[in-house]
Amino acid sequence: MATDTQQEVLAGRLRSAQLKVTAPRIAVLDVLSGRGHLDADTVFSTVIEHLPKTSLQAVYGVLAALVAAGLVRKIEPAGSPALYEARVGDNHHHLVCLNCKQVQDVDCVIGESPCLTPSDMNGFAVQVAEITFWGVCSSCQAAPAAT
Amino acid sequence: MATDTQQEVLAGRLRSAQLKVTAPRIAVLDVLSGRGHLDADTVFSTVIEHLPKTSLQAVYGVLAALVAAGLVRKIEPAGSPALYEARVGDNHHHLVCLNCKQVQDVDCVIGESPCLTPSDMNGFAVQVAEITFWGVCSSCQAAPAAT
DNA sequence: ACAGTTGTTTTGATTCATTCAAAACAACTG
DNA sequence: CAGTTGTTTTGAATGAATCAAAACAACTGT
Repeated sequence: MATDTQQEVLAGRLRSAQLKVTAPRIAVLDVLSGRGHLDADTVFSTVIEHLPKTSLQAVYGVLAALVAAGLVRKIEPAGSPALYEARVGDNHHHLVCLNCKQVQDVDCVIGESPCLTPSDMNGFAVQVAEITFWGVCSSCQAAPAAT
Repeated sequence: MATDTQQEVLAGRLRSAQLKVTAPRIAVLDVLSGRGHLDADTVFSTVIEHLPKTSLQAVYGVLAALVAAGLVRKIEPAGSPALYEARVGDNHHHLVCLNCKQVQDVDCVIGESPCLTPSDMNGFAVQVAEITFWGVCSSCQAAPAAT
């Protein structure tokens, strides 16, 4: 939960993005600023703890607005629901655990814009290179097997 | 549609993978060997042209078996249903059109195993690096806008 | 060639994440 | 403070994929 000051910071971010400042938007931004990579449902359950009247559809709407405004990034790892994160603007990549689906951030790997120049791109105007590393996280290496 | 000789080749591939040779499996392998990146539903509609009794669930089952056997690769670009391709074993990457969702293959970009070493991987045992390039394909650059 | 076993396919229903649409409502403008 | 625009609620619907049980077919050894 954010203090009033923190909420005003978040409100400011919304205003700079030309978005109306509403309680659900502050709440969603707040939740995402804290933790790492959350799906819509997790965001929803966290939001309703403090804002019980919020609907799941509102959360979807807010997330879509925040993503469109560039305040939130949406990633969709194969086999998981879409995940949202507040870290934006640095085009970092992701490490996904094949076992527990946990997601970790990784910074850009090779130089600044790695792998941004495929050898033959057939006239494609490439805009983003998205890199997902699949592996087994340290907890899952330690534990026998997961659910 | 494959000739009898081609079907025998596909059957051999199934046998080498310890999979029973069945008509739906041959048909699915055949469809995927021809075209590029197809979703389950497209595979299904193509298969039933020659094998009308095949069910969609059978196609899902066959695709899962082929993927598990390593004969087919499954990719799940954000915003599209899962796509399947017969090109396996070379860990190539994909170029996805933001507009028409068309997918093209791209060969590995930097050396043989590009981007396989994130700077800080926090104990993660990385197994695959999956790279997806997002951009606009040449047809969509030419045309005004798509559906 | 044939019966048995194992694994596949069919049939039918269900789940999950997400989206759509209309009405009620709230934030910002002047 | 009233008006306009955009947001949220409410309720329903969609698409992709999965589950489960029964019917069936492919390979094994004889």
